[in-house]
Amino acid sequence: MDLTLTPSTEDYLKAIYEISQEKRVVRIKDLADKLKVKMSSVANAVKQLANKELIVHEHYGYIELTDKGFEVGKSLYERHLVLYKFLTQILQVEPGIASKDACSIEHYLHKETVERIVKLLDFISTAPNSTPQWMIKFKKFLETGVSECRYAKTLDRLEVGTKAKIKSIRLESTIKKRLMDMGVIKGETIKLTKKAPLGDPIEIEVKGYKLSLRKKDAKQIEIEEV
Amino acid sequence: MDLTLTPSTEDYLKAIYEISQEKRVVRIKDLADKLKVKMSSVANAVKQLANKELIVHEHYGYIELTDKGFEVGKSLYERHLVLYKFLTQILQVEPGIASKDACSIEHYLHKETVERIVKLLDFISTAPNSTPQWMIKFKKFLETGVSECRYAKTLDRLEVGTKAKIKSIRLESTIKKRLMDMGVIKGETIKLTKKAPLGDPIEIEVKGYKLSLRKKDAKQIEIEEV
DNA sequence: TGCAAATGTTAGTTGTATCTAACTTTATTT
DNA sequence: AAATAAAGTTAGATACAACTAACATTTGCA
Repeated sequence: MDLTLTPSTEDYLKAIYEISQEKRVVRIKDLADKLKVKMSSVANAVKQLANKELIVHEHYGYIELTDKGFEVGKSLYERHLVLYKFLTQILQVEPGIASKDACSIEHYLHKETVERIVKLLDFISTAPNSTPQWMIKFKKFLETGVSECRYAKTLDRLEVGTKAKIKSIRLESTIKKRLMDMGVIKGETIKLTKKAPLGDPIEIEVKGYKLSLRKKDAKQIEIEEV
Repeated sequence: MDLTLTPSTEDYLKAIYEISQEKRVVRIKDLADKLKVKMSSVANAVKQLANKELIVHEHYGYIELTDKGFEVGKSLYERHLVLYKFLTQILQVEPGIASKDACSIEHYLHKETVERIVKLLDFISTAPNSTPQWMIKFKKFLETGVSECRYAKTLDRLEVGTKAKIKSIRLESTIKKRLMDMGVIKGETIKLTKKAPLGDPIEIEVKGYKLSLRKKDAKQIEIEEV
């Protein structure tokens, strides 16, 4: 019996588990409302889950979890909770967004990754003082610390004699090909060797070669100082 | 012009950006290899991106990013990097898994969530001592701290006179309905008031009512001490 | 230069998950 | 008890993103 579930069927099973914990019975309509889909879509999914023997569903009747279904549904629900807690408690994401994000990503994360998150949550809750110092600092940092969206520095603004690493190149293909043949590639380290009076052209050194560039082209090369 | 991209087309655009930074030209074959799909699938996606004017592609020719395409592609790539760094540097996930997980979840996270992650990374890199104390502790915790997968405690093992919160219920529907009508629902607080000699039956109090339960049924009710 | 290999295109198929619309069964109301 | 409303089912349509297979073009080598 193949118990593999698609993201969509996982959603249905998780929802069945949740409703079964809140209401006396689970109906197609409840699922349609909860998942914001039409009843016919639910009917389809329910058939699949029944084929996998995770639920039992009789015509025009209620939906019930089998033992296996209960177990799987519960673990799906718990995985969701872990992600939700992580997003809200650690990353300080708003509940509404956290809930949506948890829903979308829960299907895709490896078991190992979720394990790490569980451990991080554990680590924080078992810290000597309930909220660890760093988290308090992080919260403050969130309020004040503008995550500097620094200007991307471009090659034309590099100073003569200094080195930098290439971060990205945005040039018309003929020029780009020529440069790439000389070794001007993402990650490569280059040195600005000379600048003409008005900064045009400039001369750079890469892999021992020296080559000359127009300022307008140099402007299209993003760098990162080293 | 609708610039909305599906997860799949986002992948293609990101890959085009990446290849354009590594190779002199971008071809259908390169994309097929990188994304592990057939060339015909790439052809399809390329047509869509061209329709949105994010790339230019001439018959049997190379693929080139437009200005807009470069910008979007680059930001997709950077988002991926942020997630990858987060997974490896903070959660200590293995590179291989981190890379796959980043690929899968990057399409689904809200801008705000990614922003938080950027800030957390920033916060850590700007900490006075390069690796903050708590991260060192967390790494140790990962090695030793067994994230106790404690036995789920069930109602039958609660002590007389103590209270607990209901965490989950797994019972045949007729009994479950009866209990739920009395207020035995997930999240509700209950008190164990009496236990017969061999622990069967037990009596609990919920919302003022007292009710009696078989041990075998109580065993199916998971609780959480309060 | 010419032919084979590599690369690219197109048309049509499959699988998944949604939908609409018509219909059936069950529940509720008068 | 009949009429109406609510819930559930089924068949067929649509959209997406992959696929296969047959065909077209370009490249590279003998």
